[in-house]
Formats: sequence, C-alpha cells, structure tokens
Amino acid sequence: MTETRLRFPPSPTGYLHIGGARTALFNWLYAKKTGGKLILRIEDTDTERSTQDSIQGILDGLEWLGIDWDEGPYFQTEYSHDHLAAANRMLAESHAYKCFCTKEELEARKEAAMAAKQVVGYDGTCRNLSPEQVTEKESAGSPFVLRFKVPERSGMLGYDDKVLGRIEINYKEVDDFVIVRSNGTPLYLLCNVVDDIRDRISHVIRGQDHMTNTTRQVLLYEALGAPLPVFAHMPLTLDLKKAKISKRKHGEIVAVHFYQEHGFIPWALCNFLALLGWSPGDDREIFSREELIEAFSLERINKANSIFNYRLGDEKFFTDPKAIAINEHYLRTMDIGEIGDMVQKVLEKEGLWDLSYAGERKDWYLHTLDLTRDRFHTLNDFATLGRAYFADDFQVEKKPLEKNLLKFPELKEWLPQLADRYQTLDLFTAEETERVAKELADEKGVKPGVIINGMRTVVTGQLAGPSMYDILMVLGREKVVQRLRDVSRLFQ
RNA sequence: GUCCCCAUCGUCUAGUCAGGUCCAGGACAUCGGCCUUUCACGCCGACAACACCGGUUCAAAUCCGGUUGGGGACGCCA
Repeated sequence: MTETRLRFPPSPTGYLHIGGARTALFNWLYAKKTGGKLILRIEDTDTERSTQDSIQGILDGLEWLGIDWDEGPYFQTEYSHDHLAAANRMLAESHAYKCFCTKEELEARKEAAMAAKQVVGYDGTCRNLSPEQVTEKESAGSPFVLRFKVPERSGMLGYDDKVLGRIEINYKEVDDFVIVRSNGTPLYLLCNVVDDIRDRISHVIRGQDHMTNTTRQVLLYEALGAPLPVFAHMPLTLDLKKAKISKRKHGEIVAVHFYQEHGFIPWALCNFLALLGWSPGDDREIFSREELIEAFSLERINKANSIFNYRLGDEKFFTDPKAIAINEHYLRTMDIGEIGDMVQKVLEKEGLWDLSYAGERKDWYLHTLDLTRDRFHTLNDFATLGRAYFADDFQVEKKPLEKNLLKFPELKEWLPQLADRYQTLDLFTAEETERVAKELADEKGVKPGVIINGMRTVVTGQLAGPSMYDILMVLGREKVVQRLRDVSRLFQ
C-alpha cells in the first residue's frame, strides 16, 4: 500500500478557530494512524484577505495544540504557475472555455432566475462561442474568465465518501464554474485540486460544507487525468442556534488562542474536539495521544452535525461544560511536573513567578500545585483563586469575607491572638496548629469552624480550599502569622 | 427557491450496516445523598431521548417510503 498523505489547508484570513483545529486534528490523527504524512498548505490565493498575522496565528495555534506536520508550510501563491498551466491545458483540451460575460450581466441573469424561481447558475452563454466569436471579443479587448466545461452527460456525478457513503448529483445540476479570474489568477476549486495532485494527497478530510466543491472537483481530477483521493466529509460544528460556527459571527469563543489564554491544557482541547463528531464505539472518552491515534478511524466519524455548547457570560462555564470537564480531568490527573511547567507560564505572565520555584523551592512549588489543583478548572486558576500561595496582594473574596469574617466581629481580636500562639509554637506542624486552633475555639466558646473559616478567609481570601492545616504548612509560619495579625484591615 | 446531507436524553454520543439480548447504555450538565467542623475531589443515586406517519416482519431505534425539522452549498471567497 502506498503512503497515506493528508493535508491541512487553512486560508490565512483570521485566527485558527476550533472548527479548523478540529479538521487539522482529524487529518493529523489519520496520518499518524496510518503512518502517513501531514502536509500543511497555506491557501493564500485570496490576496485581499490573507495576512501575515493570520499565518503566524495559525502556526502558533497548531503548535500549541501539539499538531505537527511533516511537510510545509507550502504557500499556494507560490504555485500559481502550476495552476495556470493546468488551466491552459484544460483550455487546450476543451475542458474549459473563455467566458466574456460581465459580472453585471451575470448578476442580472441570476436575479431573473431567482425571480422566476429557476435554478441559479451559469446559463452557458459563452460555452458554445465559435472560435471566430472568441477571437473577435478578444481583439475587442473584452476581459474573460476561464470556465470549466461540465461534460454533457446523462446520469449521476458522484464519489464514495468514507463517512457518508455514495454521494451523487445529477450532471445537469452542475453549472460551468469559473477556474481563473478575469485578472488571470486561478481560483480555489482549481488550485486546491492541482496542489492536491502535486502533493500526492491520498485522503481529503474536510467539513461537509465542502461537499458541493467535491462534486465539482471530481470533474477537475478527471479532466486532469488524475486519480481521485479518498474523500471523508466531517460533520460540521454548529452554534447554539445551529448555525455553522465562524470567526466573524462568534469571535473569541471559537478561537484556539482563547482557550490558550483561558488556561486550557492543549491536549484536553484536542481530546474534547475529537469527541465532537467522532467516537470510539465504546465508553472511553479520555484518551492519551497514543490511545486516540490507535482508536481513531474514518468509519467512526459521525454523519450528523454537532453543537458546540458554549456559554457566554457564565463565570465557571465560560465554554462548553464538557470541554471544561475534560480540562479538569487532565488538570487533576496529569503528572504534576507537567502541570508545573504549564503553570509556570501562567505565573510568569502574571508576574508571580519566582526563579526559586524551578530551583531550591521546586518541591514546595509542585506540592502547592498538587495540593490545590483538585478544586481548579483551568491553569489560570492557580494565579487567580490560588494567588495567595504566590503573593501577598491577593483579593479577599466578598462571600467568605461576609460569611466567615464580618459575621464574627470578635475574630478581629481572636485571629491576632491565634497569630501570637502560632508565633511561639515550638513546632509549627499540622497537628500542632490544629490543636492550638481548636483550643482557642474552646476557650472562646465557639465551634472550631468559626476560627478555621475565619483563618481560611484571611490567609487565602477564598471560601473553599484544601485542608486548612495543609495550607498553613505550605504558606509557612511567617506568612500565616503576618496575615492573621493583619486581620483588622478587613474590618474597615 | 434549487440541489446535497442529516435526524437517539438539555449537550456530546453508544446501539442502525449483519432487526430480537434496548420499556435504549455511557459522559457532561442539573438535582439529591455519602464523605468533609470549609469547599471541592471522589463515590452512590435521580431526572432525561429513539421527530412524526405509514409499510415490511412473528418482532423495528435499527430495513423501506413519505412528512416534518435542522444544516450546508448555490461567489471572478477559501
């Protein structure tokens, strides 16, 4: 069997979004699965909208996700010679013809067809121009485009789709499409096929929104005398209103960098994306890289579109709850060293990173992450909810402040007293600090919870957290005493 | 409007090709409980779906037809 060759061909007209990332992921998975190659090709023939920033954004996004490629990036504009050669060959072999219809004429005819509720498509006006007529128009300087000449055949035009099965359409439904613009530049339908042939692409995995393109491209392959690749059209990812997700309509929430900025673990996002439109056939939902590659197959890609269940304006569920759940799973179960590397970037960005965390305090650093990660949802939480572990300027949240502190005014006196006792403790251990805290509660005639929760609020700013005495050990006597003594500032 | 594709819990899905083991399984979310003198994690439990109509069959979520619904495409964008 010859090598499988797949490609991811983004057009650099914006950031990488999750739909594109998912397409890239599926292609990557299949390439890995079959021991083949993934080719990255930047389809930048839309010079109006392509930008350098976008190219960089796509590259960065793929790198962050861990989707690597074997060849490229190739740039489509660098192969325009190939595209034009193919177009000229088709013209010479009567697979294409010059069309002199102007945009205005086409527009008028289209509207007329719409009004008359007829099929909207090119009517073939220039298809049967005689050589003399063509020469005449050309010498008159009339601009022209090149149109593909759809064969006059009865019956059906089709292909076998790996996920959808046989797809067919009647030849008469396909109108003659433009392959080269009047300014001489080739169009997507053509470039894409020419490049896929040159790059020896064996499998084309793309969204179902390309299905009509595929039927027309089948004709192009035929005209160019090239064998058809295997086609697999993935279901689309829809928004809550069941519209195709797009950068323009959905903005940040569908951008890969949004997840990076919100503290997602890259592989967690890949894992989530893989489950959107594919399943292994059993109950597994969490996959390592190797497991996913092993389990993946084109046949198990779903036919039906899926909905990206994002939520806007929800603090905890800022995106699809399942994506967050998967992220949490990795956050709690991954090797703490790997988590440490990822959190380092977050802390650096927030100005909370200390070089000693990678040196003499590394054990402390990793222990702290391990202690707190069970309650967190994203990597960013270490710098926000967990800020008190790395800095003194943390915020005391309103809810615990009112519930655990202001409600008990006596704590203004008691907590500094506790600080004094901690200060003079022979051994600052979990057992000792617990004993002393309970002792104080006993003396004051309150439940230990009053002291403990007040202490938690002052020391971490949070309502929830790990075992109080574990926290004290991580923070160390000095910080604990200092924060407890300073409690009066919160009673202002 | 025309063509193409699709249709199982709120969401992601298993089951459909080889009809019975499915009064439909898992996950997320939600709700309840256990655990925890915090909150989570974890564990246990509950709620919740075969779009509709007809046909084939002893038997249909599964096969066939239709209806409805949803999506996509209809560019000198990619």
